[in-house]
Amino acid sequence: MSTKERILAESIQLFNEKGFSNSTMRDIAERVGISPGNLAYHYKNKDFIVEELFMQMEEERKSMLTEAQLIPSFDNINLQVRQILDLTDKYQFFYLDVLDIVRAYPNLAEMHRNYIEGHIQYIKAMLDHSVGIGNMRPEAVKGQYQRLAHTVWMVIFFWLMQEKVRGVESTSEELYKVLQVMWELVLPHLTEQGMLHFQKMGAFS
Amino acid sequence: MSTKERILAESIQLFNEKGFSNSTMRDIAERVGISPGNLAYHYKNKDFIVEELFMQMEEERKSMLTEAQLIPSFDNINLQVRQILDLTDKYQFFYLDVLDIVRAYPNLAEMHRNYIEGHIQYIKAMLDHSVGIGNMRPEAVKGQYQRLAHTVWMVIFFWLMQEKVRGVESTSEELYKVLQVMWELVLPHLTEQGMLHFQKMGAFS
DNA sequence: GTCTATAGAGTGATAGAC
DNA sequence: GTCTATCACTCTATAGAC
Repeated sequence: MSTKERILAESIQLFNEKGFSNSTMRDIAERVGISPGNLAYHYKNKDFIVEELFMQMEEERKSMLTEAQLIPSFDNINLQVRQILDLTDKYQFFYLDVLDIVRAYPNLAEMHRNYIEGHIQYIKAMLDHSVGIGNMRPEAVKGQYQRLAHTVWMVIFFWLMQEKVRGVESTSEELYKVLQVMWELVLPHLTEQGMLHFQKMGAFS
Repeated sequence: MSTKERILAESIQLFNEKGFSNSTMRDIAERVGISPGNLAYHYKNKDFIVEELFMQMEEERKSMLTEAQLIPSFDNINLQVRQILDLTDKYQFFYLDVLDIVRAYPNLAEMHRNYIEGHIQYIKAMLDHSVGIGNMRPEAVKGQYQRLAHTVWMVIFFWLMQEKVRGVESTSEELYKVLQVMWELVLPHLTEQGMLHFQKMGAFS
């Protein structure tokens, strides 16, 4: 494992534990076991580190989504959300300190926005597809499912943060809970056929 | 207006604009137009400032809730949520930098948790009351309305943050949108009688 | 690539004059 | 109450030896 890789790996851990803004270059260097001068040789700023980590996260996300992309069955939706949740768990600080990061790095902010809008549109596309194959009712009010997609995204995106804020331990039961919350947002809009498919899935087992 | 009051008022503005952690005692002093030494005379730390601001927000919240508390008609619910949203607007930094604050001040974190759980239970009580008077259906799954209350709280609590993260301007239309999103979470669970009441209200006018 | 050493900027905190 | 002055600390960034 190269020094650069070690720096990235330890930075993730440190940021997740202490928070992004609370972590200094000194902290990182100490954690990796190298001198601050050496760290600066590899990454001049935290800017460069966080930028590279963001790219890395994006790559992982892309590779997981393309795998399962085109078959939005209920099982598949569950799988994909779990994968997203795994990502939020690995790169916690991007979700917890999102505002700090966006405020400090405008260029990262732009990319991050695309990332987010991509997520929302992806959820919207799954809802539309569910309508198309008769699992969901057509929306009753214009824009309703766009807002529903937005809400679903919010719940997933801010789940980790609300746990921290409320002082709840991040257990596997809590992971189960966000899936349940998410499904309960969608369930009221399913058709009978959709409900049958959903029940067949065995839900959150 | 006493110096102490001016410090508190300007601190709110500064924290809202620059973020809580990005604001130093020097910044506050400059903004108020006094020397750092003088500021320290009134408030030794940011700790004392933020603590006093939290109390102040709590007072405002209590006084607004007791007014409308006991008649959870749909109109009234709308009114109360608007009031809460006004509060999130005035004390933005408490909602935007919540994690920073909670991480830095454990004793504030404890109070904040009570504040949050109070909110969620309040929403839950309104849902239960709606079931009681026949406006909402009884929950289909155990714990469903507790989770619904939780989701409603999340949407309101994190609405400001998701706007900032997505780079959306906080316009009055956006305020309208969170109300609509909130109602659309509840609408699918209304009885016919509940729907009639809801429609009579004229929704988000 | 890796280290030590240090310059330079910012911050918190406090002493002491008015 | 309010100010100026200053100390002590921490952080970033960089120069230069190995």
